[in-house]
Amino acid sequence: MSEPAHGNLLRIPKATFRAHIVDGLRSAILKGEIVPGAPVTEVSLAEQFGVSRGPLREAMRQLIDEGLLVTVPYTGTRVVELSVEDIREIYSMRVTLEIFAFELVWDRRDDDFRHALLSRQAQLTRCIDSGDDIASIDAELQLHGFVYEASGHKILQKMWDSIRGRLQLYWAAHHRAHGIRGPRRDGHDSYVEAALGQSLDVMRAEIRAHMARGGRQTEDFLLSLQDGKIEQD
Amino acid sequence: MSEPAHGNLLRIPKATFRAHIVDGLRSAILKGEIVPGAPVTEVSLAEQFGVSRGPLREAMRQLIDEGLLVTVPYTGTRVVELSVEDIREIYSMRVTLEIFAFELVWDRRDDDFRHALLSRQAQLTRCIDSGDDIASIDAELQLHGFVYEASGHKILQKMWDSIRGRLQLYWAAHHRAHGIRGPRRDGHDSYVEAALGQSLDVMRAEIRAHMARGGRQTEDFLLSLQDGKIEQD
DNA sequence: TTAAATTTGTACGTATGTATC
DNA sequence: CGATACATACGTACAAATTTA
Repeated sequence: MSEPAHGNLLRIPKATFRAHIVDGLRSAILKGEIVPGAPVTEVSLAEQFGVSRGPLREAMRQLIDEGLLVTVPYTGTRVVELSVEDIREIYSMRVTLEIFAFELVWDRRDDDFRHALLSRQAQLTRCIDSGDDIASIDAELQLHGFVYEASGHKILQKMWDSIRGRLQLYWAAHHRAHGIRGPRRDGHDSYVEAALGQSLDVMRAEIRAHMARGGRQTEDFLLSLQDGKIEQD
Repeated sequence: MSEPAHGNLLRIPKATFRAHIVDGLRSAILKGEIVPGAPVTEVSLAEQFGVSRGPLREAMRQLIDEGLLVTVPYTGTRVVELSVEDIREIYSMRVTLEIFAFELVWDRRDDDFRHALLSRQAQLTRCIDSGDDIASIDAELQLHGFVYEASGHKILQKMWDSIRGRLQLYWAAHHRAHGIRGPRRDGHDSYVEAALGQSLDVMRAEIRAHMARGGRQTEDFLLSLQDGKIEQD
């Protein structure tokens, strides 16, 4: 009777159920198990996750805040649609935030910093070489995310967190559509080289170039998606 | 007893209860009716607002996300404490965000933009001259917030929203402690003048100077606050 | 206008983690 | 170390409000 959940999450409610649901739901969206634009209702999700509506609603609120879900009061909630406008905002925002992060960290770069950055670069290279695109996406987010951690600026870090999910959504969708997504090795080699170099201005230019390339790449994917979607549900 | 809401919020079921609670609770915090560091419990707030715990929990989540409340799982929730570290982060973040906003808007400044900016400056001046400090704070937030609106950058605007609440909290606390808080007229005159001027570099410098002054002022207030509280936990 | 689908809100109970005595 | 108090966290059932067809 007090067996509410029909146990598809057998193991370990991590800290709270809500946190667990947030991770699971976000993962489902990023994996494309729930496609962009698809409606998600409270009750169906509740029984799917085997939890009651209370914590589920709070989890949905968090994903709405992250921009992965969009909701209209009293009507319904859907997975966010992909849009070029959104991706342009994300990449332009990344330029601003990441330059600021490097400005904060620039004079405090020590051996730990260098080691951590190189370690993440190596991890990214490994993933790319092994052809694991999903892992490559995660490794790339780890690499770029590290600067925000290193900055020690909590608000800045939170802002990175707030766009990270959607960025991952676009990359994952790109990967599913065109197979190889391809964060190229050389692109990140020059990025890390500049990050460990002597000139902050060079790093600023590198970030702008890096983002311009990535943004264009993602935009082209979106446009190709709209073209090829003549007959699509 | 089965009277669900005992009607102390007779009017205005605005959109949802949650939105209403968020506004009311945030207002109570900003007004100092609940002082920084004070514990807030779900049940007390629920009966205080005349709502059940469901929507109240969701409202609290939002304020936690805005940084006005801090919570520890299973133990409790409190109004956020004021800290110099936090105010430094807020002001350094404002420099970055507001410069970015002006870069976006710079070449699109038209008569509407100029008029709107001057209108908000006039409103701020009126509030300062009339000695209404609360209204002055709001007017100053309106003035600075306009650039974010004008930028049309939804993510940027959301980031401004995410720090706006705490900024208001510090200003409101400053005002309550020292009476006059004083956004000075001339400070904003030079700000608006640069914003309507021809040089983006001048505007960047103006923003940095403006924020340095405001940040120092707020920091000093916090330090004076800690001095006066020698024996405290 | 009605009806259906969905969210939104209420009420009360139980479970769980944390802190304190 | 154990017991207890407290607040959050979660479950369940039912009622109300809103939008859309």
